[in-house]
Amino acid sequence: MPPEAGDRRVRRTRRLLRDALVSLSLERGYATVTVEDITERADLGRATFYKHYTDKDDLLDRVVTDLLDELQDRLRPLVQASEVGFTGKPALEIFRHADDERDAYRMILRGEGDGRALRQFTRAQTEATAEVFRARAEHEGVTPRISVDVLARAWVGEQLAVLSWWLEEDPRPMPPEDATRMLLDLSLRGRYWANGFEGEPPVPDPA
Amino acid sequence: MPPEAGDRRVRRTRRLLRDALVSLSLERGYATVTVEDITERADLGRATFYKHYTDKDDLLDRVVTDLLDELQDRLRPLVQASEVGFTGKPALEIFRHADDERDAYRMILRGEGDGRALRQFTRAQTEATAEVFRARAEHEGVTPRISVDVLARAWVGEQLAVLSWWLEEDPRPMPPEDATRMLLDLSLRGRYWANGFEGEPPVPDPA
DNA sequence: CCAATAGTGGACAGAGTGTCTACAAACCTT
DNA sequence: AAGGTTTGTAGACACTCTGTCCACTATTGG
Repeated sequence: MPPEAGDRRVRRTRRLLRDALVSLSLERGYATVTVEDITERADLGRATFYKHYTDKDDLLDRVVTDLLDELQDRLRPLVQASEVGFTGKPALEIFRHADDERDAYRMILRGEGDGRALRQFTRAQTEATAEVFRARAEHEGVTPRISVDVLARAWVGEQLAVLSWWLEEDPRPMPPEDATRMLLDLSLRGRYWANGFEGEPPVPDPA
Repeated sequence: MPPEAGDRRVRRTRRLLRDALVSLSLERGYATVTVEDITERADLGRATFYKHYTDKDDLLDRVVTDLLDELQDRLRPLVQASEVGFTGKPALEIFRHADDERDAYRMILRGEGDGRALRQFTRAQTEATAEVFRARAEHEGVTPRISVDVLARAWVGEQLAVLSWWLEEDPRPMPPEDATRMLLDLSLRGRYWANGFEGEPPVPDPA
């Protein structure tokens, strides 16, 4: 019987435990953080932890799930519109969300928790992206030259690589708008252009 | 005083411990694997483990370091040549290496070990890639439109996303040559083209 | 062959886990 | 503002895993 979330104490306790896990994971690495470390930083009794979560992994899972829910809420209205063109609005919203929840994103993107959190995040974004690609292809009557699932994976991989660079750099190298613009130009037009070359890229045959 | 590697027993023991860690991590996740699990699967005494490695993390680190050394040896001759054009030969060699060391790559790319292994791998590849990009730009007299470090990060992120898809898919969806060709076309020409659109991509202003 | 080195099983203290209990404190309702 | 309900707390418990040490055996390379 996990405590009710309406209670002020419950909200406070969960927030404290969440923040303690995130900050400690960034400082020392998730694996070396003990439940007692978490409750000590949160200034709570160790027994309290177990009233809310079964273990450390459970807490991490809920941090990620909550973050993903929040992100989906912010993305929902934009995704509808972007099925028409390559607006970049969803990408920008991810950068803004990451800016608001910097430490949680850093913890996840670093792969803390044996990559479970990162896989959960990547899977959700990849599935949503593939859906957008599919809808756009049908709407515009074009046929993707590469499997939409692979396209989505590659795009999410590229996006998260740049996002993680942007979050770990200190100080923040540029506002989210600029980071997104850079990423989109690179991604849409390709590496050949971004490296400074012009004209048609070569057709590599690496065999 | 770690044992000498020339001894046949030492080689055998290390190989067994390495394989046990990799297979167990894939089955149950790195965090839940104990040193005793490892030695049991390797059919060795637990004390033997500590004669070779200080702890589980140490073993993981050495697995990654050895793999990276092996990869660098295979990449060295190709990288010189590819400073001239976008040949894709280094990318292909990575896919071939991953094909040979499938399980180790899967363990690393999943982020086992709180992402330490993956970060180590990513950092090495990103630095090497940035160097190639820089050399190519100078050799060809072009100026990259985007910071070479960001370019390298994005490219490695894209590459590892596709590689991880290719390794986790069962059965293997295509030979390494085809996977590399697909990845290179996508990466060099960009997402707009890969999604089936033609002509100039839009210039997104996501502000 | 044999000196040196690697592997073994068992014992050890210490740290962390997850559970439980009985009690104190804070909450929401009315 | 009182009161029944829920949450937070400290401490104790058995358990697992860690990392170290020892004396002993087995294998190796020279």
